[in-house]
Amino acid sequence: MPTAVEIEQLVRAADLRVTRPRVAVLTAVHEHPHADTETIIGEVRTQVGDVSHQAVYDVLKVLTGAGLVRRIQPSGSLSRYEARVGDNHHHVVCRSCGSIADVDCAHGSAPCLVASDNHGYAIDEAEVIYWGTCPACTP
Amino acid sequence: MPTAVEIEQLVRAADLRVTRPRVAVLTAVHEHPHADTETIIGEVRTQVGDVSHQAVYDVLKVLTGAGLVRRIQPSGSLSRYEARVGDNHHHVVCRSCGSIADVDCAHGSAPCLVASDNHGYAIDEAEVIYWGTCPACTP
DNA sequence: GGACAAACTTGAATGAGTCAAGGAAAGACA
DNA sequence: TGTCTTTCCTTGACTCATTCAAGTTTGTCC
Repeated sequence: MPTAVEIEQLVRAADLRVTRPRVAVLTAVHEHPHADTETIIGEVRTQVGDVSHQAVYDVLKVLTGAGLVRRIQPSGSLSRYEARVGDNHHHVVCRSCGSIADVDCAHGSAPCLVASDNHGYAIDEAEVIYWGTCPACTP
Repeated sequence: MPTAVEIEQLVRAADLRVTRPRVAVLTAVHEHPHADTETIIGEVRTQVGDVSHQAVYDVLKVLTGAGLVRRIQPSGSLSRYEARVGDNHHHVVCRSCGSIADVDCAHGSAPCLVASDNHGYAIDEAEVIYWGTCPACTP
């Protein structure tokens, strides 16, 4: 878990101005992987007081664009964010409660991009979502 | 492409009542793979006249539950539906225009379900979305 | 054909996410 | 440190895909 100073450096390294909402949002995403927007807003407000939801949406969009956070959105679920970026990992989602866990790529980094027939598409990312039932929801 | 009679048999075989909206929706999904809800509503109305959007939403939900259609929802996209079910295929999505194409599983059916560490989840499906740029959007 | 349960229509509501305009703060430079 | 410029945040209203609820119609079985 990065320290407050490290979070600040991450933001600065991405050529973004360092503001309290940005630091708070990035910290919240680090501390609550796979949290939805509402959870992040609540966490940010706990840390720095009143922050408009608009600001959080905007910050999340900026951080996503800068590659500091990653947005994931399984079908039927709200947008969720995680700070683990740059590696090649996927997710397993519980059909029952919606909980999400990280899964390292089963095939290493390269084969994941191999499609049998790409139809002329230039593929740059393979996103894998495993659907199943989490231990807590298994009878 | 199934005939009208075959569509009707599909619905009946799923223990569902055969109604005009259901036949029309299932036909539309067969004829327009990866269409969004609005497109399907338009197509259904072309075929059978006025049908409430509510009915289409309901029918799509029922057909999805019965396994006759599959709902796909790439991040940042509206819900889309396809009638190709039961096989193990994935999708490639254009980041630019949102177009979708089918991709057969590169690893056959079984390996797709293998995660390196399933965290105790009972995995029953692996959904893969390849992100890239379609030929029409490539400069 | 009649009865019952399942489907459909109508109309309104929900709520995540977005748009727009003005005020506030961060960073740069002297 | 003080000022300036640019970027960011706040406020408030709005969009629109999807869902909810109540009442009516239709399909299926006997």
